[in-house]
Amino acid sequence: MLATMRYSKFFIPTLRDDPADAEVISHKLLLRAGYIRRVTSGVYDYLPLAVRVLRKIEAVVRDEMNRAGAQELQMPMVQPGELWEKSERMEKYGPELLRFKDRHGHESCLGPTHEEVICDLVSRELRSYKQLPMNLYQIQNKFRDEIRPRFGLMRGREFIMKDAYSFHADEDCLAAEYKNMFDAYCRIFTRFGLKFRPVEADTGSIGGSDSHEFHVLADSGEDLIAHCGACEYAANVEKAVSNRQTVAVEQAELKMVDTPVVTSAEDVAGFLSVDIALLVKTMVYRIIGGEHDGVIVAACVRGDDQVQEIKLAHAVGADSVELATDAEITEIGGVTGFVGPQNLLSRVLLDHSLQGATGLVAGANRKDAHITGLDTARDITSGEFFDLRQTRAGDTCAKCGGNIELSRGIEVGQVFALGTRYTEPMEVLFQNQQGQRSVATMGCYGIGVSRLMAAIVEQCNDAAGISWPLTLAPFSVGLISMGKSGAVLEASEAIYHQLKGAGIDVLWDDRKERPGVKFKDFELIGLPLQVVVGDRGLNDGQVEMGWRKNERRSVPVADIVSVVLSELQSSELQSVETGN
RNA sequence: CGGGGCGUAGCGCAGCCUGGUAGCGCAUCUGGUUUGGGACCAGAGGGUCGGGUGUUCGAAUCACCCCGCCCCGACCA
Repeated sequence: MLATMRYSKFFIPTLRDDPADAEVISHKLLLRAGYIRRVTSGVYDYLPLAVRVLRKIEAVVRDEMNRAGAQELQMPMVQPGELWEKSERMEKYGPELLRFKDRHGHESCLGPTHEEVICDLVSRELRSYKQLPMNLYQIQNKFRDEIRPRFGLMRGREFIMKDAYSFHADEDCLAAEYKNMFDAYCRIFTRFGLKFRPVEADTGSIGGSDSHEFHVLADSGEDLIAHCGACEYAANVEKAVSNRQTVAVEQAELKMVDTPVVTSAEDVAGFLSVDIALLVKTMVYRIIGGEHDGVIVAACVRGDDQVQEIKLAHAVGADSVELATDAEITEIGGVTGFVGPQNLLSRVLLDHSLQGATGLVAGANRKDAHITGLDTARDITSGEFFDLRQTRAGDTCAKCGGNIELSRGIEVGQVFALGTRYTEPMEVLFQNQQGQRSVATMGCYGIGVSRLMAAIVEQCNDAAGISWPLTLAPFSVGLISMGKSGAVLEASEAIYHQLKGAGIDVLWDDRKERPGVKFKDFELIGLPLQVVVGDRGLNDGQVEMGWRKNERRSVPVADIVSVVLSELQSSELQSVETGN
């Protein structure tokens, strides 16, 4: 029974070399240290060490969710297609939704998220406003058939998620719960000792009105977040708004100039020796989804800006946008490489930064030609202005005028105020205080538990391996028997049982390995505290204790349990105080 | 979906160009010597060379097809 906490019997398949197919640190270390193994693209086995960490992460999440008043339930992973038809997401969710038919030919899918199922459940049981609000959550495997799974646990197809769903009688109540969940998330990530940041976010395919993402700051993050150096403003670049300084140029005559072969904004600016910010970059897109599905539109930003496609999609009421083909560009009167906003046969959307701008350079919609002296107010009569550009470092904050900086982040949580996006089609109705039928409002709140494990490794590692925060380490203490004399093994076993008896998670390395091997392995798998039992000290009744990669000190055998306990406790206290 | 790379023992790799007995390091097993920071000696086991078809007397090696994996991109007109 206890044999399982002996290293010699515990399943920890460590690797000396980094597996060749791992790129990011968390992926390499989780593989090397024996936490995960790949089953197929984006799908992993969680080995015993990983399960211990996941259980600890989940325990903190549960603790805070329960404390915030949510109740745990468990929904199925296999969901009936008809629920997705009802919410109108069967088509909308796209190929990420893995669909299949059961033996009776019923359309089914693997749950990528559970709005449909929870709404179906609640709609059957909800009758009165007196039952509201309620917040239900689960911790469960999700499946999303990602275009390109990568970076190990960071973007898997199957992953572990905590997802919570709240239902309310009115908007104010939803707003209060949104805040409640927001605060709970801050407490959760603080307890993990993470450098994180909540940011305003786009609502994406989930939909709804208001949303924040929680990002763990890490260079390997897939998301770009913009934040103000002076105030609290922070947002995903998919949504971030900011101001930019524009160059003032006098009004000029419209002129066509030859620009043979030069097409990119950089090249044109160089060729004509003008500031790249005076270029108008005109991108042609095809609308995907929504009322205007398939329609071609042009989007203009300044030459040194980029079109933020999610903003563009919102501006035209689309699900997404895709770059148009050359043929489609020709269709609207454009010439690939020389597209400009004038005389196009499509809608022309311009970024706010172009409003009232003069002296601009744009494509002439003729091969090898651009126009100069463009004045958006004067020359583009049918232009519509939107926020279309992607925020850049050095922009000024729209709220306070401070300096905007960009950072990379790993999205580990997101909260949404959904309103009635799902409750309306799914008919989540109740009788209100006035006796009338009313549609419930809804919020949903997710945490990527398995991604969180990887994100923590991204922040907590060094050349030797993983250095777990004490609260999440698979074992708090690594007990190393040094040398194989009977006395060492006996003393180790006794200490092992005493530590266990004191409620401490301890892994006893009873292997017949040389000391270096044991130290390296413990540093790789990331156990925070080491206790070393060796002949050298044992003769004087001493063992050693020290934090990972730090100096060890001698402790009398008789005191080791109490010293370890106080050491662990003071470390926990410290981490609460410093939030680290 | 497009581009690039890769697939040979559990892990990391060589061999392929120029066809001819499948190799190295680590790991594993046995024995011995070691034992305070990834030991040493001796021996051993482990391979459908991703799969299929073809060319050839003969294919890990050449050709074609398929599969899988990784990276980049999905973008600046």
